[in-house]
Amino acid sequence: MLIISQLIGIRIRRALEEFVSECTTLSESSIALLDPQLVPATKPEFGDFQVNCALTLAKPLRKPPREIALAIVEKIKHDEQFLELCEVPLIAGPGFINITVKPKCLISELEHRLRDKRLGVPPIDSDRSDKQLSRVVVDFSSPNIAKEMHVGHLRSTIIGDCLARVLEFRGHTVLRLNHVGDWGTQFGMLITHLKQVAPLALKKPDAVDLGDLVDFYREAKQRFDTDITFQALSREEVVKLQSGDEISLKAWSLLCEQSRREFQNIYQRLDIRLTERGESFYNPYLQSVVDGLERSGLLVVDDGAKCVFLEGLVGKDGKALPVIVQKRDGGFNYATTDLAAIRYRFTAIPQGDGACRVIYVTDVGQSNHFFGVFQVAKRAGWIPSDGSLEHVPFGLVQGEDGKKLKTRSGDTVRLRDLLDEAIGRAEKDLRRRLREEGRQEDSAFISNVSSTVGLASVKYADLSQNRITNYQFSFDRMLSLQGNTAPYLLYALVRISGIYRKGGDTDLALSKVEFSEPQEWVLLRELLKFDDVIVLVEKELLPNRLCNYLFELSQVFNRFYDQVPVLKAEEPHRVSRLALCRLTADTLKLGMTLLGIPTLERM
RNA sequence: GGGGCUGUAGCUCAGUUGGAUAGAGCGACGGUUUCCUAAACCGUAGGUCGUGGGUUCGAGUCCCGCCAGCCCCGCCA
Repeated sequence: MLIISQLIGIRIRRALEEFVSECTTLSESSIALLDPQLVPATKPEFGDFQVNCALTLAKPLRKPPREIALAIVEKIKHDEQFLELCEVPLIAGPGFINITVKPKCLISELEHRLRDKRLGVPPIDSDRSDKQLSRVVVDFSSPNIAKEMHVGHLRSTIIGDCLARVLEFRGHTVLRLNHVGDWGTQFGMLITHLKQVAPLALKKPDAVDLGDLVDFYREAKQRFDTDITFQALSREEVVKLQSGDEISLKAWSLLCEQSRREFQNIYQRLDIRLTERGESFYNPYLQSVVDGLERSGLLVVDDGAKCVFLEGLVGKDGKALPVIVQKRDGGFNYATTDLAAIRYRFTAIPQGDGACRVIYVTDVGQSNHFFGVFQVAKRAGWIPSDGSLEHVPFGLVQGEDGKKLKTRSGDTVRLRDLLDEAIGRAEKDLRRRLREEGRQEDSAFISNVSSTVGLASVKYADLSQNRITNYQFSFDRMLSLQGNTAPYLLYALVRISGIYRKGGDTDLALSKVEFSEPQEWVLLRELLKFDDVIVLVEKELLPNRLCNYLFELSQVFNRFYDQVPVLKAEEPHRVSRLALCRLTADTLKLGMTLLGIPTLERM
């Protein structure tokens, strides 16, 4: 009810302005008094909206809050435009003004949404001030080349995709960037090690498989940490690579190609689209980052390393903490790359991405890093005045023991294994149900439902939690058929599909819409909240708000379904209820699509 | 030592610029099916919102102290 609430807000504000100007002369300070504080009602019995300003105004106006509320209501109840939309407001408690939207307004909203593919969510183009924000970079997933994707990439991938979908739906041009780790010290290590133990892997595509590569990586890392000679060789190798040595580059590109195919496999299963643009992309821009910082006078050479000292962050010794942009050995590091990336992304097309909002979806452990890098970028003047740079952090994935999720043998969990297990468990559940209910389904049905339910459960479990807190991973909970889970939501949709299969009309004679049951009104009001929720998610970048809404909606629908017959109802109730069913289905489907979750007709 | 995040029911978690009696789900206990998929619905029990102060008409929410857990802290990303 975005539009309705905006209109109500305007009318209330008008009444408020009139009232305040009668009490006092409008000064600078009293402008601040003019916010009606219109918010959705906290409880259904309070109506649709509530106005809280009477309580805040009591002190500055030196009047009791109820008196203020009464005066506002007196004015608003003669406002014809307001009365078109709402009943005469009621005053409750210490001075709340409760507002109820008229039934005919709600019904006309319903009719409008049934014809509107966007279900009432405005595209940004309709609001000119948003236009400049239309290019958005979402940096997410970002696995490392020569490693397999593991559970650590799960949240970034799923949350990032969801945020990108919401932003795209709102009409932004979104660049979904996969900032893969395809550069830096780790390649020096790996290539040096491979040269010694498996030189073929660097010359011939797929000479070793990715699993072996991961083992080699682990070995290389261990040698790097313990063997000084190896460390030196690795550093040399990085320098060779960064200076464009042909043999090193060839080896590097073979490794990248091999990992890339593996990543793509996972992204396809999850239905996630990403543009790969690894760290190496910014290689040509690294030197100019250092030069730029030098010119702006921010650069300090400390112990041989070129760095920028941060404001507001102090280390152990009481000295400011540095961001190192060029190491003692002349090499660049991740801070340099991130700075180059920020600069490139904000630079106008065609020299850069022309973005106005850049979003990083990474774990909360990188907060310090981004704090530093963002500050340096700001002080260097690389962020346009209307540009927004946001770190969207998320917590750790933990096992049910509350510790970082590991396999039984203590290894990190591979993403493909995790997805396979979710699907496997979903299939077991489904087969048990089919047996218990004596249903017969072919193998295509079983495999489609299992894989949809399994993947949906993994995604939904992650998205439905406030991303900032650590997330306790549990197959049992996410696949559970009850509660705030993907199967529960999918089931609500399946019930609606059932109604249509059993003879629900799809072309609705909307002129006859009429409601008689409280459950119908509750459902309609819930449906009309959708546009608010999407706009909120876009602003706050919290997908769990959308999940909570879809869960609420499913609960409300299930109550309705349970207590109110649809197909057997007399007209005009039948067509009215079918209209509610269709809008519920449309809303759930669109909501799930924005979460990156496909839906089912039957399950 | 410094910084970040977290602390809400037995468990997992919600809680929109501070608003009315703090909410779900799971688990527990009890009930509902000649009817559109019961993978559902209804009910009961369960709370000093870590803790102590402060701000104010009003604090789970804002400020300060303390306690506990996790993470980060110069050349890895």
